[in-house]
Amino acid sequence: MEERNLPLGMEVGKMLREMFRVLKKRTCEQAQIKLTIEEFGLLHAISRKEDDVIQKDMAYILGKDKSAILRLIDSLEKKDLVRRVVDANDRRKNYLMVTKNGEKALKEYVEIGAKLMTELQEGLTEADMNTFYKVVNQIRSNSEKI
Amino acid sequence: MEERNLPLGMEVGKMLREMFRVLKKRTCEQAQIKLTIEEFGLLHAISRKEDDVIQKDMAYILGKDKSAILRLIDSLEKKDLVRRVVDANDRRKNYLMVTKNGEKALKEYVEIGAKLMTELQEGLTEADMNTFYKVVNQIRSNSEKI
DNA sequence: TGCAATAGTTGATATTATCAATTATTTATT
DNA sequence: AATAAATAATTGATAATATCAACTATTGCA
Repeated sequence: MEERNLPLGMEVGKMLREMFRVLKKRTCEQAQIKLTIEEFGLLHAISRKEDDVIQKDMAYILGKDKSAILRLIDSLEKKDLVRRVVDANDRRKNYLMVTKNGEKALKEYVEIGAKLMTELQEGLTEADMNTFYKVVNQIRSNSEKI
Repeated sequence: MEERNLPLGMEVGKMLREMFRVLKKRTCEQAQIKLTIEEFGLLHAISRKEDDVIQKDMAYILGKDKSAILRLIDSLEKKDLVRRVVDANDRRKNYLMVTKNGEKALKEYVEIGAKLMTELQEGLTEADMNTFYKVVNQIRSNSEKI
């Protein structure tokens, strides 16, 4: 299996493309609001955070450049799915709030996504998935140390 | 672990970004020829195929649009790393050949990549990696059926 | 001979990423 | 109090990739 080295990125890339292709297809058909995969990911991440969220933190959490996050937030704000709220005590900080529309859109996407993932994981056990995430986290973690 | 659904794409996406970030850094420092991740992936895939390779096949193998593959081939050809050779018996088909320069560039990138992957997989067993690939292939395969 | 299928190409558009530089604000230091 | 350093966000410019439909050239088949 040594020949598997490095093409790991290609194999994983292909898996993601196929998976996202189906997700896009379904969300296009079934969801009312159009979101790109990256917008959906950010909206989801914002929504999941219990404590206050600022842009810089989202950039770190998603492993993206802060200017890339800024543009995604711009896009979500334009669609009225999030709102930037300036911290009363520190005007450098914008808190990110998911609007009612945002919650609605997210609900649709999360439902479609959950259903799809159930289908895509057919034939895989919970132990398999646990090992999968372990590998993903290990590789990511090791990367961040370099 | 149910809350892990769907953000799989985000987790995996982040892993890939971190991994590729390091790979780019190192190839920038150490390799003589500049290749993007996608160019490297395509060059590698062309090189690995034992039988004759045409563009359409590469598109399928990498799960990319044929026009995207075409532009990547254009780019590699411009860098003199591959050559298109028209089939003598069927002028619709271009065979893709890796040039001497291409082999050279590939050798550098594969070495850097292999070394990196060894580091990134530290703490993971072969069984872990086997399960990881099993999951990747299963999800991709299930996606392709939809 | 004409049509269908195949392989590749093109133009247009959309999306995302990256980088450095900049602005505004707060905190720390002198 | 004034200045410097640090922090959060923004901006402009550029590069890369993806997607889609329509198109061209060629081959195979009825």
